[in-house]
Amino acid sequence: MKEQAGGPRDAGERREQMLRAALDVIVERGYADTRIADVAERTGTSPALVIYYFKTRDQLLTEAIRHSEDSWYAEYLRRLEKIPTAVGRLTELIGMNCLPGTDPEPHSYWLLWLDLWALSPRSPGVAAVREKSDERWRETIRSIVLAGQEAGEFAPVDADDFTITLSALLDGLAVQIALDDPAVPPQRTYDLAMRFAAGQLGFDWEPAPAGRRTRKRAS
Amino acid sequence: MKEQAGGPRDAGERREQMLRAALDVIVERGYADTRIADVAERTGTSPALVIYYFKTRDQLLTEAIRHSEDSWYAEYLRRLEKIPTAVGRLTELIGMNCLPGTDPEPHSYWLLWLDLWALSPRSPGVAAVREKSDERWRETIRSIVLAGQEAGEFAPVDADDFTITLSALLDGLAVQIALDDPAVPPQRTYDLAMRFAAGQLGFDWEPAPAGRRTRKRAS
Amino acid sequence: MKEQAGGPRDAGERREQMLRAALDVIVERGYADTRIADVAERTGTSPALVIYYFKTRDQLLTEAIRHSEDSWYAEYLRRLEKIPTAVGRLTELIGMNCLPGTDPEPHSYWLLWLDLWALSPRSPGVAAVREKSDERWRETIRSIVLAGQEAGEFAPVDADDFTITLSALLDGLAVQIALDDPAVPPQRTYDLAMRFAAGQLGFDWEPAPAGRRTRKRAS
Amino acid sequence: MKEQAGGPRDAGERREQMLRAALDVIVERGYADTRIADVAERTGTSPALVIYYFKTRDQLLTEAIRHSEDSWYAEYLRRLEKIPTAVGRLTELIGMNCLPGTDPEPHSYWLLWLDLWALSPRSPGVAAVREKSDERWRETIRSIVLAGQEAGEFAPVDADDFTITLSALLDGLAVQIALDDPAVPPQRTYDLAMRFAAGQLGFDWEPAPAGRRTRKRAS
DNA sequence: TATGAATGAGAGTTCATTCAT
DNA sequence: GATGAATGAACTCTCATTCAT
Repeated sequence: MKEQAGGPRDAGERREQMLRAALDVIVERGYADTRIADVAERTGTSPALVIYYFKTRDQLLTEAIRHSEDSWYAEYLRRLEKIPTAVGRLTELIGMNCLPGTDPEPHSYWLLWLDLWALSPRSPGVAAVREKSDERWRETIRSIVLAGQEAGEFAPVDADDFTITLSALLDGLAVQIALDDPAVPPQRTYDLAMRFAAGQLGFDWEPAPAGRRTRKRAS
Repeated sequence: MKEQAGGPRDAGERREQMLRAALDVIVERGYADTRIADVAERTGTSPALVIYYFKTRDQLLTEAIRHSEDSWYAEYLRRLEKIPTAVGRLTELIGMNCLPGTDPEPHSYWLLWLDLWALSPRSPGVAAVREKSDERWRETIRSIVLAGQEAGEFAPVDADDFTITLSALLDGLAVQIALDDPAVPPQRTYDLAMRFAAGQLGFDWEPAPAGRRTRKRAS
Repeated sequence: MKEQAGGPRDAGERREQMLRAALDVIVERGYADTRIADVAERTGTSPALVIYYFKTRDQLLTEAIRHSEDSWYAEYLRRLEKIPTAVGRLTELIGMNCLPGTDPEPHSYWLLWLDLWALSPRSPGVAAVREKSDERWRETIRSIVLAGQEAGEFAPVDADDFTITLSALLDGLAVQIALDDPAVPPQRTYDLAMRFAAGQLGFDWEPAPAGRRTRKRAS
Repeated sequence: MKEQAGGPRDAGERREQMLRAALDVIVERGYADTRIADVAERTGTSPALVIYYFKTRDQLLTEAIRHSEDSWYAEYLRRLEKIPTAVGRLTELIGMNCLPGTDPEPHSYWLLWLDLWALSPRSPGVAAVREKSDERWRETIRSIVLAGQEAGEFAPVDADDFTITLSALLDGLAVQIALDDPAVPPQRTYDLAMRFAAGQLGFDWEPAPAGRRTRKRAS
């Protein structure tokens, strides 16, 4: 009847709450410097309880990363499915990766990925998440390309080559986004990725004039 | 008078030796798991001596990274300056980034970069190294492009756009190289980067037929 | 009305079940490493319930030990009372201590005693169990001796001295049994104890020829 | 020049000091309840230093036990070698095991052994110490017996049987000594062991009259 | 009776760093 | 310059026990 101040008494909620807290801390302090005590503090509980739910620090953090990836990808699909044209879907995809306006923001999202990459070589669990996610991404791009080609929106380039190239390009631009490189602001990454895609696939695209650039426009 | 077997008596040498050792450990175990004791062990000395030379762990590791970057870039320039054409230089640059045959190997080199990226947001020292190095890279590419355009080897595309796009693409492909992604082997990253460059700058390039691909051939 | 599959509904049974489980764990992992969670797991319940029944870990374990001692001694008496001669009873007593074929096996039983001894100096509860049990034992032996002397089966040695010596000897041999000392296998402990008893009390006894040694034979 | 208050600066001494401290704590609180912090406190240092010398708690404790056994056995030999007759040596051996007057006292010594026995089944390190020590003991007894038989001091009983029986008897009596069993005080254990030995080996021995019993007499 | 959730109080280790020599 | 000894400050994880339901 009454909701106690202490937080959720429900196991599922508690887990979620902890996963989210863990993710926030990872983004803020980096994986290596994320302590169980941080997560406990943010959820208003004790380190022992965190361990009670996740057994080890590694499991907690790996699961947090997996959880984040999965929910982001779900959000991703939700947006794409409303868009009828392949050009629109590809534009949205690039926009989500580069421009502010998604939750979590690309900046935070990619910050997490920097950790993911750095962790992968030594953590099989993390590596698995990355591999799966990477594959999922590429498949998403490839299917947009194939659909666009079928619909006559795109030129008949090699879909695999394009896919790998575009996703590598987005990864590379993501580094600049995550690190706030002043030489390559988000809008620029968006424009360059779009120019590349438009050039390769042969669809029309013009950068929005400065001062008018918003996310809405992009889609 | 007598040269002891144990190692360098010269302070500069000692530092170098430690920096190299630190770098090896970082590549093997990752920055976060690199301990002063590891470096001491590899140099056959004591942790106390390592601290004596570098004052703190962070300074040691940051300096190691800086040192690595600098010497790699120097090796880089050494190779480029022998090559007369812009096409040749760009090809060499891409080759060094993607294909085996350099010391250190791109695989190791990029593994270090993954750590660098992940560290940058929270370590000003590391961030500075990265920023400087990134800028240096872009300047290198841009100057090749401008020289090539002047010499008529390259089409008159926007040099800045091309530079940022190519370096992002190389960064993105580097992730696959560092993580040994089976879907994107080194040769493939090289081919895709070359195809992109050739396409944009309008020079001729054909992927070497399978079985004949070597680093020498590439240049 | 309906008997659930999960376990006993009766409080007494639950306690018994837990005591037995606790005992098994003590024998397997040793007293110090026996956790409430182990006992809970083996009884298919929760640690909280175990505490509910026994209040503290110490009480549970002490009671388990006492329970084991009591039921073993009961089994002991049950066997002895069927045996008419003092020689027979003493032989059975030594056999039960040394040779396989009782439940629990001497090996396990003595393993528990090693813990009991080690615990006694610091745990009054355990010490009490041990003291009582020790006394009970000696009384048992002494009464066999006295009966045997009265019946003319045994020589008129000092019953107290013999009792203490034999029970010490059995304890010492028990260490070898519990620890599986290859130099002193169970049959050997039995033979030595029997030889000692026969020698002191002056009754006839010959070790069974090798290959024919069984528990039944022994008595 | 000046000896600091903090304790030994010498590595070997520190180790010894810690081993002795560890042993004291084991005897006082039992192996299971001996914490690194206890040893650190008694040596006036920090837990970290204890780990610095012994790597793990288990290594510290196992080594402490081994160290104790070895030095006790050495003291043992030192005493025996001065005694010309086999009877004298056997008497001394039994005396050392049963009667006060040795350092450490039998009471403490056997307390340690209770832990050793209880630990053996689950700790290979401890088991090894016990096995070696047990063997050493038996060998000692056996050689006394053989020498005594050769010299005509002892009856020609089976040396192996006697050895195993006597050492088991001493172990069993040791339990009473360690646990301060009021029914079996040290002098009684001594008398019973001596009576057994004298009876089996056929040498003269009479218990000292009460009130005159001292260790000196015994030898 | 039964339990899942929660926690406090450690325990053992690790490790960068200091310091006397 | 070089090092072994020493430590403080964390950090992860364990576990008996409590409590609300």
